[in-house]
Amino acid sequence: MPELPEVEHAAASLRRFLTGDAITSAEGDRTRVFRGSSPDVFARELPGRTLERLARFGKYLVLELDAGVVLLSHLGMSGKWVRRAPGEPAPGHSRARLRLASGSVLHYSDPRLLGRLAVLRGVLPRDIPEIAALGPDPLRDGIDVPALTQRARASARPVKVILMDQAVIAGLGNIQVTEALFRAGVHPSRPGCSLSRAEVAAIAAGIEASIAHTIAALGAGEIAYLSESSATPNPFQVYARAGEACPRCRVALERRTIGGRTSVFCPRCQPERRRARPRRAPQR
DNA sequence: ACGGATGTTCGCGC
DNA sequence: CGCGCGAACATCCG
Repeated sequence: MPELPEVEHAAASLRRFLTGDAITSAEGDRTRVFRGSSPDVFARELPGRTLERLARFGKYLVLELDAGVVLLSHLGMSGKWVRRAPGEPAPGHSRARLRLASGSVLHYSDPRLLGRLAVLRGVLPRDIPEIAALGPDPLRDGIDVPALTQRARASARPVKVILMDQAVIAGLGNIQVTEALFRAGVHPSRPGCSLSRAEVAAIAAGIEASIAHTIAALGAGEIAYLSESSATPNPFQVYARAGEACPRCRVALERRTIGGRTSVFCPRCQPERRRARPRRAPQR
């Protein structure tokens, strides 16, 4: 459960679960999920605390509790927060648990252990180094197109890689970038420095549209689209659809590894080379 | 059975 | 210093 839309969804759920329900006890298993603080600190600092504020920064969740205690949570690729009613069995791969006054239990479940939990003390979210390193968040801050244009055009890296860089824009991952570039009609391999202002504007619009679409899909019922059983169809236009027909022009979607991640694109709607400007017939 | 998967970080080489 | 690449993390799913 990783990119901005899913983390936003998780933030809303956690906020609902924890508002007005104090933590009575906490336990964390000894796994690599705890980085920056130990399971012991988790178990010692959280009991008795209540949630004051919960904010999402890119893919990070920052839970500000009373008494100056802050819980930093990153879901990695497979992490999720799950609430269990009193007596219900734990989900698989529960790595940490918060027992609440109501009797329900919040589990942090993470099969692959790629997520992270850390307990911090007396810091403002913006002063946490991991948060301070993030670029603007498209949902809260919007996208500053002139700033993105300047940044993109100063780099020769593939636009896919630029957009996945959390210091450029916070919260985008492989899915959102793949979808946004398809919507914008821009090939993921295009060097940032080759992009026109209009293309960057189209990419910004594509990002916003893709995020909105994904949030709507999540709200409309499903958090599960990949691997969580085929019960829920893939809600994306091109992600994980290599070989299928482009939803716009019906040509076969292609796949390529860019920046170490699988990209899917339409070779016709997202041309790799900008179409040469028509030239006058050569003089003779 | 093999290959790939929503993320991040680290080491190595150029 | 910047950048690219591959590996690593641990498990699940088709």
